[in-house]
Amino acid sequence: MRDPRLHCPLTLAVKAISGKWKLYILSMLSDGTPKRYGELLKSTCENLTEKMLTSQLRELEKDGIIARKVYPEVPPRVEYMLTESGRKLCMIFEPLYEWGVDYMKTHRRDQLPWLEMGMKQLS
Amino acid sequence: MRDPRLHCPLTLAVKAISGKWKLYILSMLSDGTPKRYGELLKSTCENLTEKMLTSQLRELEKDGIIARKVYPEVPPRVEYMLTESGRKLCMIFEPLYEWGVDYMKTHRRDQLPWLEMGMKQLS
DNA sequence: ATAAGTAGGTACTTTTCTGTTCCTTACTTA
DNA sequence: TAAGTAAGGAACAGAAAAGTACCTACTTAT
Repeated sequence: MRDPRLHCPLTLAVKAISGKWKLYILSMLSDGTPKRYGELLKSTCENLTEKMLTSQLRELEKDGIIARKVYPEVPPRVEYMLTESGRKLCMIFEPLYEWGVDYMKTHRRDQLPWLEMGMKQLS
Repeated sequence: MRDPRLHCPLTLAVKAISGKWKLYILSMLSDGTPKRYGELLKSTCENLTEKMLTSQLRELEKDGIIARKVYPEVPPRVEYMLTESGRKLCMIFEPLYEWGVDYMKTHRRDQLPWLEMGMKQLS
């Protein structure tokens, strides 16, 4: 309520991408082509549940990072895509990703970067 | 355990700075001069408790973002400073901060950026 | 003798975040 | 007639993060 960090742009940026599935979602959308709900749900090998996908999408939408487009069809069709803010945010993933690669090299904990496919299309 | 995101450099980077007081700590240390425990504890207007400061410092240290230097004196003196990885990570705060400023302007929710003092010294 | 400063630790509770399971609507196809 | 599909919603359970309150050791100052 009286937390000044709510007014901090840096905190805002970090909070916008903090959420277990947000980086996954953003990496999926970062190639520019809109994605459907079911598409996002199925294209991960992990157990992303419907509830979690929905809640993460809602938060990203509320924060103005992604946009939701509903086609008045049956069966329903909904597409998600990055907003202008979202695109700008994804740009910063590149240096963060590079930091992570460097970090993993120097701390050599394990290999095999993931999310690489989506992220590579940022450059 | 079998979560591939543990191998994702981007996820690693975001997790490293996710923690309620980590950005505050890093912003304090980002000017390059080591800071003492009590100094970190007292220089925020908010209620950062001893327990939280300790746990956040421990995590940052475990992750190799900050280093801890104990002086064998009485009364005890402990200094915290950024590691090489930490300094590199803090560089990326600049574009993130800029994104936040831009975001706040376009979404005009409120003003008054915070943490500005520490962050400005990054550039 | 007592209190204060320094850098914490421990136990417990509360809050927030994630995950599980089942339900809905409206149309289409077998 | 029944099942399938797309995109969810709601209720509840469990895990993780954060907060509260109190405790430690050591030494110097009062």
